[in-house]
Amino acid sequence: MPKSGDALEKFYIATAIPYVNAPPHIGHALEFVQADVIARYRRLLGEEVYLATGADENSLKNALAAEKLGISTEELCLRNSEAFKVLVDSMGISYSAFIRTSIKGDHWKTAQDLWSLCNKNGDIYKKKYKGLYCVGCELFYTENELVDGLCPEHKTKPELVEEENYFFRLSKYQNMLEQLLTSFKIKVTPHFRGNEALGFIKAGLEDFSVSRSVKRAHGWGIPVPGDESQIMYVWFDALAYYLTAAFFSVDEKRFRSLWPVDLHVIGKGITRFHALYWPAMLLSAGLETPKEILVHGYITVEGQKISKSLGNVIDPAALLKKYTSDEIRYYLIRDIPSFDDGDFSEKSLIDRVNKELLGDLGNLVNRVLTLAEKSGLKEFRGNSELESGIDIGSVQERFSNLELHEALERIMEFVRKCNAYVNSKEPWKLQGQELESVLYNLLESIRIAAILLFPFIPTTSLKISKMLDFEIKGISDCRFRDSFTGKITRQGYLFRKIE
RNA sequence: AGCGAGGUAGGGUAGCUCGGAGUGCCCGCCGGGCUCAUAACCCGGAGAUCGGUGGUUCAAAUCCACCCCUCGCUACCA
Repeated sequence: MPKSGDALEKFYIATAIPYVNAPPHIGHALEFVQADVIARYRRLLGEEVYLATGADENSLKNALAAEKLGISTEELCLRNSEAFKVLVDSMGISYSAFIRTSIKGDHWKTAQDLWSLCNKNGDIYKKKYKGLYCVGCELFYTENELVDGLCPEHKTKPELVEEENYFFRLSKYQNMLEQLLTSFKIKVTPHFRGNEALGFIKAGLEDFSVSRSVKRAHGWGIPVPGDESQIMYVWFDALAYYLTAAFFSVDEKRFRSLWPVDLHVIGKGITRFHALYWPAMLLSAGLETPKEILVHGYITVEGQKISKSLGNVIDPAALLKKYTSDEIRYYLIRDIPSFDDGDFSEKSLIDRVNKELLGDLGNLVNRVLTLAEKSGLKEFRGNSELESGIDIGSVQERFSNLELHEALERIMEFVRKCNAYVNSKEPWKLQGQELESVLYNLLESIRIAAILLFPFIPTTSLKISKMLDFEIKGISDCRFRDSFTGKITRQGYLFRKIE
């Protein structure tokens, strides 16, 4: 809730950073959009929002892929990360920082500083690690990952390999983590994801490996401070990115103004890392734990899981050639539940755009503009009978519960009510004060709808604000003013019908 | 197997905490209306044994018990 008068409240929100060994797919776009919608909403509340994202590049897979292609790993990462950066930019994501973890500099120093803090606290120690290692994958497998005792990729028998690595004392934080989660000091949304994490804790936490040999890592990754023979485990360094983006090692004052993370936006596959490993690492380093973690589901395509072998990977870059970023943003939030898996289909994307963006919103704006222009009026006053058509409090509640699809649904319900209002009032038959009052209601309603829709479809909202000559500043403007006086200028259609 | 979530019209959902006529929303389907609007918009209708069985109750989608089905999580996977 906005607190007028007080200093600006900060809101630090961050997406997970995607592995860049594959190009972006629609699931990445979903996460970016969700984070951006929340970020833009918090700005409307008057908060100082900091949105971090980036690319996770220190994976062994990158080193292996680069070797295959005969290029340097740096070159490969640059190339692949660029695709993510382009996606983030073209989806209109209002990020404050884009961190690439393979770039030697702030991030390396931050990851190493975090390591040193944990180490100083006695939570990092050396241990012999024995595991089933597949030479082909260059990965350790657990018993139950194997298929008939063989590597699922190569169908070969993995070797029993022993290696000395550093371990993080996760077990030490078992009780503290349980306490943080049950007391909602770390709130996991939706709730059942938090229960999963708690269930995991109850089964007993074991320390986890946080390094591997330079050889096994192919020399790729961030060196362990004080031990040149070891490279940090990718997760340790990837999680440290949240500190890097907040200037942890370079600007203490700024860091203190940003920390802790108010909201992590992540996929369901990495809940454990964010709800358990990461808070434990922060506790060890003496840093504040995140306040909330939003866990979204995965996107299926025509009911099928996304996978390369099925060839059903949806390339958001290709979508962006056919549809505007607002159209894709709208579809992703509208059709994919915030907390669960959702199905992608281009047909329903087209349906949503044609039916709702064009048919409901675009049509409303267009018909009201025409009526307002024809009226010749410059100022509009009247009763405020349409104002009750939307319950701002209810929309805000949905936002703060992170039920983005529900928030959007409420707003679009209002848009439909406005269309019904036009039909029932038949303003084309009215004149004088009656006509003015109807137009006043519609213009004010469109203005409010545009503000509320701004987090979802910012480009469209800005277009509307230009046509009706108002500014999008904050949620507090979402109530009827005494009169509507904006200069109305038509600037074409908001949406084109997709055939 | 253990823990968790869920099964509501052809599809997708809300309602369930704190029982009160199967109530709501979106898509699809059928019929009508309007002409301000991008064949857009509005209204009405058909369509559900609210997973099953049993129980509590004057009354159950909602509470209790049992069963069936689906899906997540269970150590390094957006």
